[in-house]
Amino acid sequence: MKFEAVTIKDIAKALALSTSTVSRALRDSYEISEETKQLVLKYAKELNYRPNPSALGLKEKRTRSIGIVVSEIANSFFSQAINGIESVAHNRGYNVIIAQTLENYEREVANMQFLSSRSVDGCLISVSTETNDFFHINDLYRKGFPVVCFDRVVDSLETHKVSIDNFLGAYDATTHLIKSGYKKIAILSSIEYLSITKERLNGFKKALADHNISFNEDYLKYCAHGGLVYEEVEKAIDELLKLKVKPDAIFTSGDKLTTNFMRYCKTKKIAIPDKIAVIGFSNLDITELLSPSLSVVRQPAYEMGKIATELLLNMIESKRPVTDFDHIVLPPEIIVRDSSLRKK
Amino acid sequence: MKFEAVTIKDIAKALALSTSTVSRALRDSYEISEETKQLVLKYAKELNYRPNPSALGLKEKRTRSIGIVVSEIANSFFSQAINGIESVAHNRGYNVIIAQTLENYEREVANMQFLSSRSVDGCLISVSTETNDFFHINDLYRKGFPVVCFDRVVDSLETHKVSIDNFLGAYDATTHLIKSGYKKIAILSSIEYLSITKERLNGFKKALADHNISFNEDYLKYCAHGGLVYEEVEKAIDELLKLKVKPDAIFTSGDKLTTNFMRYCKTKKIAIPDKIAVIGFSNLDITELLSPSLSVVRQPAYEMGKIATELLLNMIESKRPVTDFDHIVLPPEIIVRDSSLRKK
DNA sequence: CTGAAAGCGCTAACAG
DNA sequence: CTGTTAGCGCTTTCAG
Repeated sequence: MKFEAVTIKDIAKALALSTSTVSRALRDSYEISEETKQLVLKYAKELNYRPNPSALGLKEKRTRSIGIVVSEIANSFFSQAINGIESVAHNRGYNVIIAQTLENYEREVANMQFLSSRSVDGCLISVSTETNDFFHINDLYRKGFPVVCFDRVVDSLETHKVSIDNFLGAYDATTHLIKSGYKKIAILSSIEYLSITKERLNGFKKALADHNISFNEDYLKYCAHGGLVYEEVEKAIDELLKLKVKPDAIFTSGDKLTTNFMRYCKTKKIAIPDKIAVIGFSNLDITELLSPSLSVVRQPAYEMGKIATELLLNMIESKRPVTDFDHIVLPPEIIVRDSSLRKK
Repeated sequence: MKFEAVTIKDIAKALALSTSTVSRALRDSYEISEETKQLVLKYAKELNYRPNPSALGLKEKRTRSIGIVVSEIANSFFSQAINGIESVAHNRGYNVIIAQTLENYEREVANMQFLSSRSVDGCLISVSTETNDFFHINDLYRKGFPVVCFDRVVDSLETHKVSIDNFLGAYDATTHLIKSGYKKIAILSSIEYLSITKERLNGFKKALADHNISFNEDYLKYCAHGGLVYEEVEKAIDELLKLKVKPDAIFTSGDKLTTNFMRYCKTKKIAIPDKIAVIGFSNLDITELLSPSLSVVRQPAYEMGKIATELLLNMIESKRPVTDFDHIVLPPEIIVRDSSLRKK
């Protein structure tokens, strides 16, 4: 099928003007008479003229679009963040292209390659769990391709970053469990080398230490795919519950880890919080409707998306190379519900 | 910031060839010697050359990207559908641009305008609840812009459509409630003129009729924003529960209607299914974890996305105008859980 | 105030 | 087998 849209040429021909005059009239240039301007503007509006983005992109060496690389949009945290990103981007005249990695390293590299090769003017990224080599990002970035990290931040990258205080979120969540009377607290983590995994683990450990509870290595479980795959969560919890001294509470340090933990308990009929209490990271907006209602650490996802986009667009539109980088750290929110009730 | 990517010209200069030779070598043209081809290919790979999409788009009058217009990606049905769409699109070398309407008519029109003005080669759309004038779609479509409808299908549009059997889904869900012993069954609907609203309402009515239950107009409530706004659901249920003869069960005919109904009952401490039983449309993958576990009508979202994309790409790539249109209707899946348990 | 012409990166006649 | 050239739609000097 072919779809012929209106071009400047069409307008020029119809109005017996040159294309350059039309172009100038459309961008309200001072060199064009008011009369001609009105004529062109009116006609363009009638035909519903829109400049061809490909032509503009070719000419201006920019596409006025930005890319987002996330693990999966079906994750509530990311879909909320994307809403924030879109709101800012559209306000500033940018289009948004979303790419998913599904936690797969090769897909992430391919997506970045594709996006950077002039499809977009810059990129927001939350790296996949599989990613522990950041060459594909660093390399592009060094060559001048603007990148802003959010959520899962890459330490080795010198650019703007937006994240939450993962240490604090984990610290507060763990402290809450301790204050509710739990002492044998396990932690279910995403993959080991991810920055947020480490930060959350450190917050967890610090909370234990501050309350004179020693950290038990057996109570720490990693999931390579960040809980995206149910089986990895199942295996981890199975192991925890086979221990001689079983944990009486757990802190799940990621969205999918949390929901899959809930699924596990439902399937195996494990009572929460009687058998095991839980608080975990989650941005689902129906956690209060779960059985039992779920205590969560919630991230300001929409806000993060907005801020990250502001930073990215500023970088893209900056005349000179940016050398001063922000690392914005937002506070998480702890919402206590039934799943981490005071121990009887 | 500027990001200079490799062009054909760079390769040509470095290898002392003409740009056309390089171009041909890259596309493996038969007119180029094996030797030159290898040389070019090797060098291009080294520099990680990628053709400039803007230039290609300008030249070929196609962008190799497609648009998706949905109400919101944070809706599990849509994020699953988008996954299906992306899987097919990427396989066939297309990029995907997502636009959200947030159930707003103006945003839908603006999005379609933007996408059609040469940003994308075609578009998948599930119309917003506010949309009851389809001129913006019909007009573009008549001008040769390929559009495929999915989920919320536009009857007046002569093109490919992919939906589920909404009548059947509602019929089966309602029948299930009846067979569980409920007789005073209400229905919570999205906005009135939406095709899926009508189909689901018809299925609902037919199920009642087939079991000799008369349809009670008081038991039918519409929500203008499809349940996106909690307050509209709250108002509707408030009214239902103020009736002299209160319903003992309800069929919620949309994703957000279902979850917001659950939220209502949780907030007002209304026991499900004792006080009121419920089955509703939902594609959330944690409905089994809700309290009580939720009976749902589930749509094959991923599948729908895939099929719709196949149809769209076929249309885009078709040499001659497409005149024969498919309306693919997929079966919904009914999953019975505790929220619609047999009445005691 | 307006027009002609060049060029962004790429492909495809058309020439050699 | 390879190079030259024109043109996709647009902006922007440079000339009038």
